[in-house]
Amino acid sequence: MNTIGFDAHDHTHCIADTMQSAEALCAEKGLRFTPVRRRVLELLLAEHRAMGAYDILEVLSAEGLGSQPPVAYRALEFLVKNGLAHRVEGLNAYAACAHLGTSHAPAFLICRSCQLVAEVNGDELSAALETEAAKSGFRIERVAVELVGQCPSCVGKAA
Amino acid sequence: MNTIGFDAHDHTHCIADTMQSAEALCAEKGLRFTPVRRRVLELLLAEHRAMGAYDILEVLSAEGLGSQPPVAYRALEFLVKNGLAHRVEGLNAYAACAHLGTSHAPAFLICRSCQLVAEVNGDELSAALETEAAKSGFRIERVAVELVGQCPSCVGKAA
DNA sequence: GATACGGGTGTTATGTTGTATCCAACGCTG
DNA sequence: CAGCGTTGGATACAACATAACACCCGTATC
Repeated sequence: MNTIGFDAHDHTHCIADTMQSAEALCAEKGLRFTPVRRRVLELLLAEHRAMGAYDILEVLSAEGLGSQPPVAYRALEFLVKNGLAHRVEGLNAYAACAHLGTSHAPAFLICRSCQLVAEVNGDELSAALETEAAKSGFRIERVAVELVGQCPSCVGKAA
Repeated sequence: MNTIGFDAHDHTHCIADTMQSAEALCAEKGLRFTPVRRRVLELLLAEHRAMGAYDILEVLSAEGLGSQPPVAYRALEFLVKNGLAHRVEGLNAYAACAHLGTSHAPAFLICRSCQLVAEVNGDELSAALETEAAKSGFRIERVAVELVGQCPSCVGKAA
């Protein structure tokens, strides 16, 4: 497991780079990276945390990009389906993908204090699970690993 | 990982035994195993699948045990808090615990065809995650591992 | 250029899941 | 039996999600 996400980093680049990758990825797959979809991904990238559909909708609405729930949900569905974002089950919320393009089984470290969400590589983990599950005849299609706790910075601050 | 839950078994005993263990466990801890709580656990045990709070409420209501959401949620909260049941995040639903009494980090195999939920032991897995997370300074408090796919029986039936 | 098709979006309405709050009933303990 | 803590009942509401249908716009086709 390869933990990134809790370190300081150049966030402006982080957003710009990912947006560019997303752009390329959509072009390559013939997907339509429309304004709403683009904006939603930007929003998710801007925070390194999970946002609820209605948080996103609020921003979209303020920017005149749509005011009803389906607008947000459709954009999120598109992003998730195409690997640009993930749904965090435990929060009923969504986070931008941190490993664009690479096929991956993400695992999430979720800070309950600051809501920061770090995506770590869960490939090995998933492979192990896959092997085990296969023994019982279960066919895995989707893996969700979500760890709730406190991030390094919040461990320091609070008791 | 120790996979149980997809095998045929004597379901009547399975329910009775677990109820008895639950009874003992509550007595030991000085918890009040009230009619509503008892009935909800029975319901969860009767199915080896996850039930939504409102599914449960429907039954409770029909049986005169309460008709409003808080009734179901309070009982579920009690069961979850005391390790008698688990919440399945990916389904917004609840399942009876299959390893009563043992401290454990459960992992769930969820069949998307028949909604069967098998609880497997995820202790090793969680220990590994714990170790890894500790390296990055993240302090894990709760682990959710949920695998969606098809159970052996449904793999056979459907394409 | 007219026409049909398909994906994306706007909008209304509704469904599902989960909480806050306040008060009544119960059971224990002093 | 008075006081207190836990449980349960009821109302109201908040948060999350989808169904269904109309419309627009670009592309393909004739």
